[in-house]
Amino acid sequence: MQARRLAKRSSLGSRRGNAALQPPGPAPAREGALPGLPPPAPAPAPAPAPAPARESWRPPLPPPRSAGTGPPRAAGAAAAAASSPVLLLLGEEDEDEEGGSRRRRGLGRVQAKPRGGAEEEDDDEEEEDEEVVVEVVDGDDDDEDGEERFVALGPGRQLPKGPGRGALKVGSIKREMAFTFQPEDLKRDSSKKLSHQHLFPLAMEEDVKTADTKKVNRALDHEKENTRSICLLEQKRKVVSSNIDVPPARKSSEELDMDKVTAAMVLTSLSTSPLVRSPPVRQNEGLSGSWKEGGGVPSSTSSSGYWSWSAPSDQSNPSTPSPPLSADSFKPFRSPAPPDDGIDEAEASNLLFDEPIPRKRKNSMKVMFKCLWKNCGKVLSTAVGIQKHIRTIHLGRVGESDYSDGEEDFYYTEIKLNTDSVADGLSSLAPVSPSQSLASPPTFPTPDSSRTETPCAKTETKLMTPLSRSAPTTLYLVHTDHAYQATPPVNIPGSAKFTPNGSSFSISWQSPPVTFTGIPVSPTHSHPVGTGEQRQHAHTVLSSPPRGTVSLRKPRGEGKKCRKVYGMENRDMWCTACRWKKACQRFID
DNA sequence: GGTGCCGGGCG
DNA sequence: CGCCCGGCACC
Repeated sequence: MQARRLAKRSSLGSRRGNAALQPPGPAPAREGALPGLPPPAPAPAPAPAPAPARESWRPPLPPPRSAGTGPPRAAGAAAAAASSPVLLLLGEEDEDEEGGSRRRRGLGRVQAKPRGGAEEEDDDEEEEDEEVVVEVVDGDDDDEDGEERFVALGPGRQLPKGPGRGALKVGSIKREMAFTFQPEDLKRDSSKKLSHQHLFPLAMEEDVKTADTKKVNRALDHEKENTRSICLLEQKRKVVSSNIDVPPARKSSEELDMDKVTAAMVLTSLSTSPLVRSPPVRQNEGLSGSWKEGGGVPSSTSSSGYWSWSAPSDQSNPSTPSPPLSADSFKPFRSPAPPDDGIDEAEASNLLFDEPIPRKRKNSMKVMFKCLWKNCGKVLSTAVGIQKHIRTIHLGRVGESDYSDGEEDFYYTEIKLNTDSVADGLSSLAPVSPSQSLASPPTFPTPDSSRTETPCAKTETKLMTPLSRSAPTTLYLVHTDHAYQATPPVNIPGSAKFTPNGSSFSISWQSPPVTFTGIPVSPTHSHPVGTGEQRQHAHTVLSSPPRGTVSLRKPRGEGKKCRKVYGMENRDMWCTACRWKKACQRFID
């Protein structure tokens, strides 16, 4: 008991001190940070939120970095984060907790031991993920370069970063990225193994993984998938046709998938060299027939993501991939402009080729995952990352990197940011991206509804300086009066449970709303979920009166409760409310 | 008896 | 305000 309590306290404890503003986070490290001393030892435990980054929060606003001389490490990180808007969001989180500590670890690891190839552990993946983000955003090259140059620094990776990045501007960076990026990767990868995969950075890997996990889900929800993919396609099309700039590094799972595909294609093209382009076109043409027929489609759609890898082979071998999955996915895409399609597609592919990998798509949306844990506002770019974060830091599951029962899903939500807008936001908070502004009215009528959620998140992100980020999600999501714990309404407990890697879920339906205001949303139902809660709410209200004027007592949830789910042994894993014998906040009924 | 949660107490 | 628990209502 006591031990537990103590532990708990220690983990939560910082609260007391910081409670007031408390951005977030896994307290322990923070506490250490506050006094100016990093915690003596990160401790074997899960806890460690890398203090350094955290510090960045303390100062209300780190000056937008002066490229100048290298700031002290921590400051460096902070500065870096602050420097570019995008960075702020991404970098922050990345660097903040996981990014910071983990990354370092990761690096160390890398150096120390040769890495396994494509098959990496979650850990690695995450690291990579995060790295990816950073890289993409700010032109990690500097980073890495710095790393390499300053080998001695090791953990201090940040150092070089700060200044270097600062100098760069987002726009330019991205472009540069294209160039620098590759070599870098190669460098890095060379140590491990050289492969295309690595050419398409981490994102790919990650994606693949996620994809894998998703696969399972997908199998179950083809239909959803299809619709989704359609949306995607449309989106994609939009982008392509309008010649808009690159989408953000992190997108919805769907988009990611797209990227995957693209990446695959790119790979092929790369390996094949210059002629590359022709094949895809042909393929399209040749396949078009089959598509029209509605038969198997070598789609680069989200669903295809898994077998996307087979795509290359397809190109060389006309044989069509047969997966029944997203057969129609492409249809919508093509139907609008049949004749142009071939070209269109080809172009698209070309565009995609360049964009996705080298410089992640910068344009529009970036999908972030926000930790909803009470005081933790952490935002990560990857579902995996966030999950891991939650798992390790909040749920206290260490080492079981792979083991996820889906619980993490409850603790994070997905938010979409418009990279550009974010950037704008920093420089001048005012302007919001045109399309988005419509979608996101300042009023949050229904805090919980999934649909609203995304826009809200977005708006918030935009409006609020990254510094305030801790709040946003929590603001409306947690919303519950006492909010013993931040409980993301996002996921349906039930469904989430079933999803090994729940990430994909929330994403899928959230994203659509953002992008297309008009479209109802992807098939993956937001309804049961988002509305569900509200309805229930109403429900309860309605039902309660008849029930009895007696007590306002909650109807007593039927759903699983932490106790049931985790059992007494794992009381630590209970939601706080449960621990306190309050109404369970995790499995709301 | 087990469980979910309210009300209230302690620091 | 965070944390905890007595105790009640429900199952």
